[in-house]
Amino acid sequence: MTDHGADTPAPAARAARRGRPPSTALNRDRILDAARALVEREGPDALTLRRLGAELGSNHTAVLRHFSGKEEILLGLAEQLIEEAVTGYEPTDSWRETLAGLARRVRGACLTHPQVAAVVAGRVSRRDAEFRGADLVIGALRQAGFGDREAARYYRALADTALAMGAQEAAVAALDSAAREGDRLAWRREYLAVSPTAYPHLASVAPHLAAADEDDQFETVLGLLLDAVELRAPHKP
Amino acid sequence: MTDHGADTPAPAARAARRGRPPSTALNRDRILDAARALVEREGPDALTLRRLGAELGSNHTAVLRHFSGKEEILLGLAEQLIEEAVTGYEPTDSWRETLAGLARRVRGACLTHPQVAAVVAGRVSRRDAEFRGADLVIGALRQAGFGDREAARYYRALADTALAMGAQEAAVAALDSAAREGDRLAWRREYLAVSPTAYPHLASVAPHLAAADEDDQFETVLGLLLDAVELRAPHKP
DNA sequence: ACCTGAACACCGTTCAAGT
DNA sequence: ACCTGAACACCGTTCAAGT
Repeated sequence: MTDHGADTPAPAARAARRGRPPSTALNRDRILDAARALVEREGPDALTLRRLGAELGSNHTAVLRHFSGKEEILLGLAEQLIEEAVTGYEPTDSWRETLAGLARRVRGACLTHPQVAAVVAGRVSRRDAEFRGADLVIGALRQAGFGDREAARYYRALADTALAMGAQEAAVAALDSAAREGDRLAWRREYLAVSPTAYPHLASVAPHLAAADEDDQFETVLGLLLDAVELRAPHKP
Repeated sequence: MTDHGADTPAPAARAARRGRPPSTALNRDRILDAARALVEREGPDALTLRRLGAELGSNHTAVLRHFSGKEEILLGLAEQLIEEAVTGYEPTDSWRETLAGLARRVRGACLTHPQVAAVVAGRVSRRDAEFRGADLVIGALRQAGFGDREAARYYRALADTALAMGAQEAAVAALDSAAREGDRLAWRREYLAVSPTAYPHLASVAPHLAAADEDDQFETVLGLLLDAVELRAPHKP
């Protein structure tokens, strides 16, 4: 990202020296910001190289000078998302609170930028912010008294689950609200109409399923996982 | 799916009466079988209407007489997958065993048809097999002594987690083995090379992360969730 | 050194026309 | 009743040519 070698200044640096802002100079950050704006404004399907080029006022192939392809742009967006969840987060005295807080921040970032989360689902960036998040979680698990093997095991269990759930929830949140409401209505209708003779158990709890609330749903899974981890932890939370 | 009304026989029925197999007659099942074969043979990206048409020996738009669009075909594939996991599964005396067995079958179906699972990730079919699976899980939770509200809550926690994990694992398994191996190597290399001063906790457990095994990973999450459910259950498993 | 424009090989969906 | 073929409005990526 940084250019070294003082004898070959980047064009942006040259432009700045001439006093003109490099408004037309493309770079990875400008491209990622434009991609994020595009996805948030018009939804996941709007992220095409052609529309991204238009957003940037450039030819649609110019972007490929800075990213090897569309996949690499998506990885950049994934890293931005984790960055937002992790930046400035400080562990607390209670390892359980540290883990719960981080999980809620990951989910929060997914829900704040559902379009981005939906488009990025399942991609691991293997970059800075991801490492910081991993270090926080593993630190909390060691605080709970787990050895390295168990800390690694439970880190993956917690991280994979949180990301998988965040991505899934974001996919729903990314639908426009009319489509989401239509989907929810169809789901309720079909589950409430299920045959009580064919599916007796399902039919009798269906009203509770229909009343389900997503925050409650997330807290339930998080609570279950942390209860089980606590049950196995050498130290109190 | 079945045609009633004896005075308006379907073309397939007419062809059969004439003694010729309806080899050219399209219907939903033939289309879904072809779609599944195509995805398993050539991967998720190969599922396009044009290639599906070629697979069926028809025009690529003929499929749209039977499905309203590509999305509806994906829903059909999702239902087939759950069908395979659920068909013939019988609950046991131990509710915990019932839940664990079903979760393992869902995962097994995803891993047997990773290409299909990858393409279908996150879609709920709201059809027969899904209802049967829900009924089994909720039945087991009632056997554990939970009331309707808790049974509904924990059903969603378990089902969402199992499906999200199955989908994620399938997405990895769907890569061709060269790409998968390359990805795993890159992942190991970058996690093992992480700076011990910047990420002390991560660096010291990294060897265990690199040694992680996916079966173990799945069983860890399943075990955590079931331990926590058992902790809250009125009846012994 | 960086960007453009044309070209290539594809997509999903619509719709008038055929049989 | 069902299928075809052409057309429409798009894709991502490559590459020679420009500045």
